[in-house]
Amino acid sequence: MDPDTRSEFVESWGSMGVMWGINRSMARIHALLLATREPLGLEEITEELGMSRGNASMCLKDLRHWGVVRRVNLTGERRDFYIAEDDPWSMLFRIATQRKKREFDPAVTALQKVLATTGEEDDLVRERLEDLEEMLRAMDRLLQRFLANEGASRGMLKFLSAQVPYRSKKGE
Amino acid sequence: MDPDTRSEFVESWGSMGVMWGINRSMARIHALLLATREPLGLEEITEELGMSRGNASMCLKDLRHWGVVRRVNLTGERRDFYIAEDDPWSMLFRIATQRKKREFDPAVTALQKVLATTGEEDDLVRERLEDLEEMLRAMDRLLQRFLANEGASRGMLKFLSAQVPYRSKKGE
DNA sequence: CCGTCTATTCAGAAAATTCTGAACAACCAG
DNA sequence: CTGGTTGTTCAGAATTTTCTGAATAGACGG
Repeated sequence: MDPDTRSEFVESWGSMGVMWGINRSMARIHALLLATREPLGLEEITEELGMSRGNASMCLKDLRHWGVVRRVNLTGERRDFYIAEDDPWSMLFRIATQRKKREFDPAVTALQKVLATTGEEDDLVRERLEDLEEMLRAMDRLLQRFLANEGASRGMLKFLSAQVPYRSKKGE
Repeated sequence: MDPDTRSEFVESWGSMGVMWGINRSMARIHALLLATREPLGLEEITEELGMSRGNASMCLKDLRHWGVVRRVNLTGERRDFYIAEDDPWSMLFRIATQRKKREFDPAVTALQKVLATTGEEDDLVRERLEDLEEMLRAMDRLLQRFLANEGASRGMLKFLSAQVPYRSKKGE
């Protein structure tokens, strides 16, 4: 892959990272590893992306924690090297699972707690909050099912995507 | 609803807002409107939440743009008043639709562009990127279907949530 | 033990995001 | 037109997030 194309990919993946709740530096490192066959050391990464050793080190720690990057030892090399996990599906599941636990579940719990301590005096407001809770509960169940069985979910997604030829993304 | 409970809800909804890509002030205003039967004016909102008129005005503008808050005119009142849309499902669809368009679609396009300009020289990397693109395309189709027919999707979510009694959120 | 090489940490710097409040605009009544 | 009321905007302040680089720690060979 030529350097310009690679760096274009690195930057666009960096922007998308935000959508996954991953910051720009982390996503750029991830992209670089995805686009590189050989394991890379800290040195190569900082040089290629123009970031500090400290930042790269912390990002790699987080990326490993998310389970999307792996540290490998090269024989004859004292340094650590890193490669991207190459199954994007498993990456998606890991990230979705962790974000659900960290962000979604606590919010549902908070809403349920509020409902538990809310009286019956205001029907309109109570109904609104109950509808909200019902929706979050539905999403929760969907996520649970989806995340509980990676193989099945993967198949379902592939099936859906295969059904109709891919068209431009105007379907809103 | 008593003031403490309400403010607890306002704050927890504020935290959750981040997950939807909505900032804290916006989510707090939204929560306050959700938890209030009567339409509120700018004045009441700024006073209750302790924020500036300017910020509240901008947040309300954005909330209306997201389609989750509506401006109403009260007879005999010169000021503008605001109420929350009370269908959370439609709120979910509006937000999901807009975020897909704003964040997801451009990233997919960028990846496709990179693939289009990438040669065949590196099989491993090319295959990684193709897998990634396949996954994003699958998600794209799923989102298109889900967002294309609000009624059907709503029914599906409700069905899933009704199937099994709700248990604690430990299913990871 | 020392010197070298590398990874990690974290206080403070830099950057990005969010918020404020004063200025302005729009409207209305008198 | 004037004075009063309310909504909006936006430059800069405040806050939050991210990044840097120097300090530190660990590991290894000699």
